Amino acid sequence: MSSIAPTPSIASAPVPEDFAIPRQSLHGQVVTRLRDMVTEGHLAPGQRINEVALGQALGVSRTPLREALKTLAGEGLVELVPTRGAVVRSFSLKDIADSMEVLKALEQLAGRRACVVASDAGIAEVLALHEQLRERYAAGDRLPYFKINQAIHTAIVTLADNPTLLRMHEILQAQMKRIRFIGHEGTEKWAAAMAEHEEMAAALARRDGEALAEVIGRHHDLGLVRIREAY
Amino acid sequence: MSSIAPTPSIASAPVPEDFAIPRQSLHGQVVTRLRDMVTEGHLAPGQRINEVALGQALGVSRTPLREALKTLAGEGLVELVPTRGAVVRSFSLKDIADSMEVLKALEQLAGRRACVVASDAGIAEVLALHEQLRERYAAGDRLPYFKINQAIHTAIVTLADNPTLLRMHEILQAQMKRIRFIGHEGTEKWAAAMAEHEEMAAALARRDGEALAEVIGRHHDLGLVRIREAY
DNA sequence: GTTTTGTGCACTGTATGCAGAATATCCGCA
DNA sequence: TGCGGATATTCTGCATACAGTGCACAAAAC
Repeated sequence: MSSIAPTPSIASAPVPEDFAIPRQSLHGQVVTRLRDMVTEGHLAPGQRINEVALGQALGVSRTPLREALKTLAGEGLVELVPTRGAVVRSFSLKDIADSMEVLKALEQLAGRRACVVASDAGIAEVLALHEQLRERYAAGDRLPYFKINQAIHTAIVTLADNPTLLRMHEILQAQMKRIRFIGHEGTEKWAAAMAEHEEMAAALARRDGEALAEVIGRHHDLGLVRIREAY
Repeated sequence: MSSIAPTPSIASAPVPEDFAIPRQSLHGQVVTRLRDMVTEGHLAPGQRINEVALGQALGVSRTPLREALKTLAGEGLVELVPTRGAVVRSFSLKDIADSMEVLKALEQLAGRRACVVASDAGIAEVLALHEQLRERYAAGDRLPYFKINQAIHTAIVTLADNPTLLRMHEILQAQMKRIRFIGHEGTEKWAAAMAEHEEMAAALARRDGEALAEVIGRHHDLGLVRIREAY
């Protein structure tokens, strides 16, 4: 939502890079760390979170940890049970389907908007990412493919130049990330997914919003099917 | 997301009403209270929040207050500036347009889904609300109209039976509520808005998802125009 | 043997204390 | 009178302390 403080360059000459030393609050660091721990499965769904223990593990007192848990609860990664603390959220199949449906709608909106408002340079960046994706696919590197895949989807949403949309997309993608980590292995549907990405890249390149939205929709529908199988 | 604990009736005879005394955590109470204070304008946009002062005003120590602020930041109602605390978020016209665009997409999705999955009883409830809306409109009661209006939109999203969708809608609606509180007064467009609600009710009654989505889209577009004028 | 009641422990929720950063104040000086 | 810098104050961020709740285990009663 809010970018880093604008840092009005003291010297008149514009600063080439952002040299601000990243003084992120402890709270913020804990949030990102915990989010990773959840999405990467280091915290099992349904597991109760012991604040003292986890705090010690992170080398942090309970206060910033608790604040971080409130943030994660807002993102739907943990649930807050009164007088019983935080529990890692476990997603039912319906939860997943529901989130996917929203994710799909948001990305379709993003795709349409991106085709209208994106700069040529911005589109070029996404196409460059797509090129990397193709290479990873050819090489059969699943994990890098997975990461670039996510990056492309995020990049498209970023092109839409709508911070609210981006934020909601981030939240949902974080929820789904945990699931896809399970569901993305060994399936012949990989080829189909890659083909859809080709279509997406082509549609974006010619700024065909409707076509892009259509492919994105199909892509997510397939993704859901794949998850259903893995469940 | 999670409902109240089911309270398995201790006595074998089913308890007629829910007698559970509402022991919401202080944190939760502060969240709702603060949210109201923001949306009702008791906290001005851009205003820095003094934790001790606000804590005293609410009769609460800093700890639960700070936790509540983290939650509200996640909902985009306040912004957290490192080492400077929380400031009430101020929305630019673009922010509003962006959020409205997402809100529109979400409600259109909800409308389509509602026409498929909603029960007849659920639809009847929305139509009953619509009846109240019509009465308030006829009587010229703007504030009640405004509240029922919001309730109807929420109800339609609820019909879609998608908690994720509902949650995101809630967040965006809370953001917009603050704005509409300003923008909803004295305009001849009221009649047009009411007419659109008539269309919405009709489309929902006959479960015509596409028509419903179309009207909802128009409705929000008009809403944005109205806000633009008031700005 | 089963159910109930009591007690202890573990953990969350809230308040308070302390250190460091940011801002405001004041004084000297041009 | 205006400006710059040192100092004082205020406020956030984090840690810790305390109180209350829920749960588990055990003992007792039926």
